[in-house]
Amino acid sequence: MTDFYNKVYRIARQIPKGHVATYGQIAALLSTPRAARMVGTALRSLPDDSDVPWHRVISGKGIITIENMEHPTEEQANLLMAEGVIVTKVDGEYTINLKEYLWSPESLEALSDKR
DNA sequence: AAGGTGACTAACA
DNA sequence: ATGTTAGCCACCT
Repeated sequence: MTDFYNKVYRIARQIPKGHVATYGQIAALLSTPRAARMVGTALRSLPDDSDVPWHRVISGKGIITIENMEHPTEEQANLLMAEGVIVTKVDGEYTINLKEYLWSPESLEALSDKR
């Protein structure tokens, strides 16, 4: 478990229920704005029993862009809707209204708080 | 150690 | 506005 992964998980846990964050956003919070791909990679190797809400992390356009066949996009969409997030299926892709549900990292101070 | 890969984005054509 | 190409950074082979 690398330190980078650990940071990603810590931030992902900050996402409140009913909101979502984009990969680029999280990458920016990690001081590596271009490492959006790594964020996805980190979430990919995330164990199932983890408390990290990986389903609240989506692409920058509000589309669930998952490639892991162990966790299909429909499952993620289902989890989000269970939290009150409206997920619209458009052309086989699950889309989320970012203007409504995008999480604003206004509580960055929480990151400094190491648990 | 070097090169390839990817749950991404932004820039071009 | 859609389709492709090219950066990007850390991980994997």
